[in-house]
Amino acid sequence: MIQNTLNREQSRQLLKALADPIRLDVIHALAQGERCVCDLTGELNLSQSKLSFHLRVLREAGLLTDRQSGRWIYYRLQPDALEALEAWLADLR
Amino acid sequence: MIQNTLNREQSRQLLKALADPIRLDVIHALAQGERCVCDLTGELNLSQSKLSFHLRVLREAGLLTDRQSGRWIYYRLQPDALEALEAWLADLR
DNA sequence: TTGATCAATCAAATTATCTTGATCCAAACA
DNA sequence: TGTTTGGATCAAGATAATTTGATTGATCAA
Repeated sequence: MIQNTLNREQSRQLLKALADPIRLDVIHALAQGERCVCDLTGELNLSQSKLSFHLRVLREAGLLTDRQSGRWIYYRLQPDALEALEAWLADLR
Repeated sequence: MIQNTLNREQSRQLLKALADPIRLDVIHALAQGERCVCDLTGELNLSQSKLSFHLRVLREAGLLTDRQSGRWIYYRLQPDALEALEAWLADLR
């Protein structure tokens, strides 16, 4: 994620990524801290491939980052992205 | 639009409404002040029914209000909505 | 090695959203 | 009145996003 100035397309991606109930669940879960995919499937009761799809959307929008450790992949929130979107909204009005 | 506390569904509607290029064009146009539908079709080069569709999405999300004057209908921004969304985002992180 | 587990990806099916053109309704004006 | 204009709405078709189940690749343990 870039710093404070999102272009139209970046902000649109962020908004679209957030505008989904499952993805909001993921965001809320990760707001409490890093989680591996296997924990999230259990916590949110989602199939593996479904979760993977939504994680990708969030990651590509810049809202999440991931790291691998052994055979697990841990996802975490990228608070910069939310902050940048907030700034973009403030600009709008 | 309520004031500062959006529920999950309201924020999702706002996010979804904003996550579209045409609707962002509308928002930007109205950021400069009230416009009637007939002006917007010209300004944004949109067909009447297409614009009407997007105006409805924005209105139902709470981002716009409208008023009738003679045979024209004027739309304006509802800055509260953007503010509330901003607060909701701030909460998230 | 072999087998098991974690997670990404793909193709197909499903569902949601957008666009188009037609129709309808209300306000204004002749 | 009858006609025109501004806009909403509807049904059908087009496009985009999501879900599902299967396959694949990597890591680790036996």
